[in-house]
Amino acid sequence: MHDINSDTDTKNKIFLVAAHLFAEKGYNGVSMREISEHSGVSKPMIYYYFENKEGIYKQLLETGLNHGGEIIKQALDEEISFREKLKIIMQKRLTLTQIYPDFSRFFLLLNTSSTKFPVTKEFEDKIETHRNLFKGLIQEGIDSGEFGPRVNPVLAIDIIGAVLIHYVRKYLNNDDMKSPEEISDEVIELLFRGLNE
Amino acid sequence: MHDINSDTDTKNKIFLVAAHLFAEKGYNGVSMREISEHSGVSKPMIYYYFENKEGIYKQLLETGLNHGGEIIKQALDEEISFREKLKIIMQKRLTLTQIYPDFSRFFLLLNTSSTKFPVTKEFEDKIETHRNLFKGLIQEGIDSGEFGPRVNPVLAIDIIGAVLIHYVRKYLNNDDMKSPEEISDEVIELLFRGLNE
DNA sequence: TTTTATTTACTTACCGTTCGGTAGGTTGAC
DNA sequence: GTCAACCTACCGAACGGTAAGTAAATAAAA
Repeated sequence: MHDINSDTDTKNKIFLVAAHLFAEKGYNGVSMREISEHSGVSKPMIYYYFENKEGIYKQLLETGLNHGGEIIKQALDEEISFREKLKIIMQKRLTLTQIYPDFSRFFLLLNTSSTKFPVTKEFEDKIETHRNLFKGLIQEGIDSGEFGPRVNPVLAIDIIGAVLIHYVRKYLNNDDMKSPEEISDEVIELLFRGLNE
Repeated sequence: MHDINSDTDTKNKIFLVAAHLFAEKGYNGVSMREISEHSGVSKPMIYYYFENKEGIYKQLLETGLNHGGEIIKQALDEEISFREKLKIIMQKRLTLTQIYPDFSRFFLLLNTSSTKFPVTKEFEDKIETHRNLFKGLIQEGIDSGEFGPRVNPVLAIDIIGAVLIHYVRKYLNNDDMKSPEEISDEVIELLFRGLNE
């Protein structure tokens, strides 16, 4: 519902500061006072623009999920090989990580922790939709014959997903990284070629 | 410092409950009252056995790191091929995940979040030592020629590490998983063979 | 061997601080 | 005169942590 570039300045300030703090310290590590002080917005004003603490968290989730889904959809529509699509998705995801590190870290925390939080049913569904988009992509690789005949597609999904997330994390923690294009190219090629070649 | 099977019953109860709760909700999501109530130990008794909340967290860290280091060291000492060593490490790590899911989840949270916590200098060093053990292992793969000549060893470390952690997480969240032996074998073979074969 | 002192494992009841959240008023633009 | 956008000041509950005492086991002294 929330667009990073719309609404009032005040709401946006809150939104960005909250993303940063949640990303850094997790949901329970952040207080409303902190958000208030770091954004220069008084505490009651936060409750004026957002329902409550969970409400901010949910809007962050929604915004990020919408963004992320777009990336995969766009890549699926392009008329290039499966391998190139994987590269583009990885590259776009890493680029997004550079541009919006706070949002990216926020989502890393999510994917990762088993924390019982404001991740309600509606979001489970949305996340499931994402996963299915990704599965559909892998199916393309199988159908097109770009996967070798001995490749277990379930394992392939795991491995590609794991590597992608790993590099997102690495991008967030190191600043002396190669460009998203280079990394994506090297990694995907290595995965297809195998470690023994 | 703390051995899971020693010390008093009371201290151990606290220890195990804390591991479970920290694993589930993160450091800031857990209160001393919760630990007290879930373990059936009064709050002041927790402060009797541990310095404070951070103290419990640190002892959990130390215990887990010591355990984890042993696995890699043992594998390094065996006289088998590099590829087999990788399989054994992965398999042992997954088995450990099955036996101590709480500890495993606890460490997943650690590796994963960028949370600014009681991860003091001493632990940074210990974690660095771990990383170096792992790097030494990869170097074996390069020296023995088991890695192909076109493989960038830095990428190889990333990919193997990422896949390992991914499967630990998967083991924690699903209960209909193949055995650690099967998974490790399939995954390592696929990584060496590559996706296109 | 009995008595006394000390230590260990535990209790109840409380401390000041911070938490998420709100009541109720103010201000300026339309 | 209304309403959106803001404020100060406060609420009860939960937080991490502790003071002060007790009951039982253990060690030292008689």
